[in-house]
Amino acid sequence: MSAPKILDLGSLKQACKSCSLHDLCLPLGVGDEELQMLERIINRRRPLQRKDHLYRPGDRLHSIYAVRSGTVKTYTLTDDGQEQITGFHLPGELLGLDAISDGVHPCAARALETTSICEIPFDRLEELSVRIPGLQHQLFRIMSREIQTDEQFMMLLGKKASDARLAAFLLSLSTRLGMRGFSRTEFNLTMSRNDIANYLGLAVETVSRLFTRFQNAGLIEVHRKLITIYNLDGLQVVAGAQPVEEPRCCKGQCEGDQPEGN
Amino acid sequence: MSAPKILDLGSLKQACKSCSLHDLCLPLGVGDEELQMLERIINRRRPLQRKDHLYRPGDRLHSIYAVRSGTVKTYTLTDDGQEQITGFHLPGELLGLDAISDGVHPCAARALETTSICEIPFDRLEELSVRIPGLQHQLFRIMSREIQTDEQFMMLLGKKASDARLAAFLLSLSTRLGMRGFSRTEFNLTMSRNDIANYLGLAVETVSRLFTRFQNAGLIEVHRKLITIYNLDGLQVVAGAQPVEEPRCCKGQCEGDQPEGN
DNA sequence: CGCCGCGTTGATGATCCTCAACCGTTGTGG
DNA sequence: CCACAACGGTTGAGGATCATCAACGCGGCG
Repeated sequence: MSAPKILDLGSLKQACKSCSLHDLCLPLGVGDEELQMLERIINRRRPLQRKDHLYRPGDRLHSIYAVRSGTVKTYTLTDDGQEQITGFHLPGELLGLDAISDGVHPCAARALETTSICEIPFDRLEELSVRIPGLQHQLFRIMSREIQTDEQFMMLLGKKASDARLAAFLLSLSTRLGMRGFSRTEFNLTMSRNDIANYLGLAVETVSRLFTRFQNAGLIEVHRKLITIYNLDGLQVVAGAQPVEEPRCCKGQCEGDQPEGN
Repeated sequence: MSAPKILDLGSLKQACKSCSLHDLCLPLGVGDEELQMLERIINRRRPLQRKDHLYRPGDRLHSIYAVRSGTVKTYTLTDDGQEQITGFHLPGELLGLDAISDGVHPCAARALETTSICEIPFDRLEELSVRIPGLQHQLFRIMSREIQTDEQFMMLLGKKASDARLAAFLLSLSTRLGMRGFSRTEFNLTMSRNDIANYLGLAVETVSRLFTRFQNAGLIEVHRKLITIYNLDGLQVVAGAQPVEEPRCCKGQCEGDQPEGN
């Protein structure tokens, strides 16, 4: 790679403590001096540009990664070469945990926008977590959390209708962004409609229609990539609903029955 | 519980080494004397009867569990009280890893048949894995594996049609049973059709129809709970197929167009 | 300026869910 | 021992949701 000296080393050594993902990344539950040990094994990488790969399926696991800023999507390729997105990763979230079992990345990871990343060599992380029980515990917790959210997502795909999926997706973004200080009600969709549809197991057209339906129902407003949420509770209702149950917010309301039309 | 002395303590102390799940459970990658340390913290529980709960959502995490024999299903309750099955756990597989992050079980676990279980107190397991790096590594691997299979399952629910889901489900059972010495081609479905449908995000009727379709196509034979797989490769093809693509094995073949009828 | 990618909208159709009836098995009580 | 009910599973008919195909609008970029 032999990157030109784009980053000055001073900023590279900036402490994890001051990192915006301070409370979501690993350090939680780790003491001060231990935090320093952790910092010493963490490398800052040159920022990824949009569409750059962080790793590809089949790459050997060297490190796990934490998103500092930007967005990364992870995806697998199906038997016939189609892409299936397995997750979008926002600042403060870890990537690559699924590679530990085989020592090889089963997914690809790709930046959706300019993205900066912390790299944590896994072998050194393992050594360290033997010496710092709090760190080990934290790693268990993080992996457990991922299993848990995956299970929730299985429920989404298995039981919920299209509108509930999209609503839940927006709420998930809202919550995760809100947790680290961004606005919960106004943010950019860094991924394409195609990516959203792929992730939620829907067709692009369906996602598009749902956005307009949500907008007509007054739940949100969409301007290209910019989402403004007007009614978080309303979205919750849509997200919670089971398929074909009680009438959903935007079933009777915006199915096209409104006299005032478009 | 003060269980009556149904089990003699001798058999309780039977070593993990001789356990049928020897290579799938924790011990892999752990030395002999370390295996003994592990055995000392593991408790054998009285067998669960069908429909007994191992834990319920909201229960505090005391232990994680390994299935020794039998089957356990884990499920969550949706907002409106419906059950969503998150997994079926066969001998040699671990349960409860999703509870580590919050210290509380987000799922319920329930026996589908008479089932014997090993109980591993989690706090002691954590202590031990600080002292036995190989154990820590193994735990990371097991959790990583679960994340990985969850991701695969997301793809199943998001991208695959009903027949591919069921085929993949049967293949998963076949592989997992085969890995520990059971027949890959003939086994009992310990779960009800309802459970299968729930798990795969389908209606019971659909599952039922698919079984007969698979059977008419000569892929399998079904007699109530007993499944016999005649054509593993054929199932692979069905499982790999994307929805609405090239004609699937049992689309033209058994859609009812066969002159010879049933 | 024109092309291209992305997103939106409309029409059509297939998959799969729902509702309903039926059948075989299991278990219970007379 | 049989009758009956309860349950799980199967099969059929109809319909809703959502995918597909197609066309169009819009913004960005060469």
